[in-house]
Amino acid sequence: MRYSQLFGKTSKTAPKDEVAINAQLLIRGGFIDKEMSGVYSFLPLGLKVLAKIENIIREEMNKIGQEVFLPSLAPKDLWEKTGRINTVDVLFKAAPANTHSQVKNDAEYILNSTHEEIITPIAQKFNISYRDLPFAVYQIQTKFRNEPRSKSGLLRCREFRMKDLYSFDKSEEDLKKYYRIAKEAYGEVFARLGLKDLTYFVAASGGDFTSDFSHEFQVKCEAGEDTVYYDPETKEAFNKEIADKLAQKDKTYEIFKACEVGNIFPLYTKFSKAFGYEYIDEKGEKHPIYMGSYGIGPSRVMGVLVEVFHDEKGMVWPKQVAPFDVHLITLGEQHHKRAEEIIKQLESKGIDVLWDDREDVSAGQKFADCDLIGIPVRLVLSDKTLDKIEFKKRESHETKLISPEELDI
RNA sequence: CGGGAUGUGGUGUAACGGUAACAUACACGAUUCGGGUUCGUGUGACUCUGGGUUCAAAUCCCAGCAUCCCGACCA
Repeated sequence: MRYSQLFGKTSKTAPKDEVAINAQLLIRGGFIDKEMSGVYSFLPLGLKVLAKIENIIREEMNKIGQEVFLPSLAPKDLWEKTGRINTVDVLFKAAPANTHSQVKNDAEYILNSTHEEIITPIAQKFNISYRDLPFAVYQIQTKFRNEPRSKSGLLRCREFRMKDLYSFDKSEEDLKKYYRIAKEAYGEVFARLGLKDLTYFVAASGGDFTSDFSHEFQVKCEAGEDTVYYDPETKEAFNKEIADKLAQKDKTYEIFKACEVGNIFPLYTKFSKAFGYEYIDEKGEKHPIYMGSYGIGPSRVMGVLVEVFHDEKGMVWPKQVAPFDVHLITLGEQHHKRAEEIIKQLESKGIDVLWDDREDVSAGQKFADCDLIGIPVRLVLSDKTLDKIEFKKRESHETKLISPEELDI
């Protein structure tokens, strides 16, 4: 990709209303654009990162479930059936404006903030035999929640990306078994996202769903809204609510700010009961289905990655999620021919290159933009490098001259 | 939803109640070519909206809207 043709440009300044590091750098780098409070557009660079994050999640989720794609818009009667139309106060309700057509004008819809109301009735249509159980399905989708106070760039949005997985089991015991499987899969996701050392498995209460336990995956991060209580001895972590409940005075916790990137919780029979969803066992008897719900927020993860991996010059992407593998800079048009050869060589090996081919831009600006965008490897072709290539990693200050044959990303 | 702050070209900032200025970005022309080069020319704002005070409002007052911050909230 030629930088000169990339949609979206870097900027020296961030909009004054963006305080969060992730929003400032992502906007300055041309990754995202703000539409309104808690709502952002993803430009090509940002979309590439988001897609990589989502693909890592998808690959791990495919090992423990099947992908589906559910609608954003829901009929309100499903939400009335569970009663959540009245209890979930962040719900967006949508009314059509077809004043000129024959469409009924008093219809009201829900913009799904989560999809239990959708998936449960679908499962009920097909999987009512014990022979269908257990199973799990997931989707990656845009969610809508009218947060009373969206903030911190991508960390707390009103419209955001979410991977949500739903499990269906015959018994509480089976549900707990799957819960552990999901936990392991989540650990793998965050490890692959480069967050292994920063992610904590945190015990939390069940929120609206249950008075029993649930767990959050929290990334240690100053910009986070949550507080984690970590016991270095037992390696157990708790959120504030649970820690208060435990109130073990002789314990000394490590206390730090964190951002929730995922959570898993058992739903038990809350939703299956609301919809009358039961399965028939081998004796012909009916039993309630045990469900679980498991979420990861890919767009929030993107914000967290910036919060955690940046320096004073810009973003420093882990290579698994970087928008490109290599940022190639040419200083002078006389190097364009070589650049094209090198790109061809790299692309034949599946390496994705962003080439800053601009001719009317100073070297300093190209380097500054390169640091801001944060691609893991920088290559420079200039009069100084002669027939060699200058190689530098984003996180390092060292440069070295290598020959094209030595180029191995 | 309580408290606080702020709304001026795309972006960032100025302007005592009296001609809306500068930087950046953008366009054109030179210049330069390893850390946001230098110079010239040009485009670009009904100063968030609606009222009010005043001879005169970006500026003062009221209301609304929007945005950010703190708190409450947060599947």
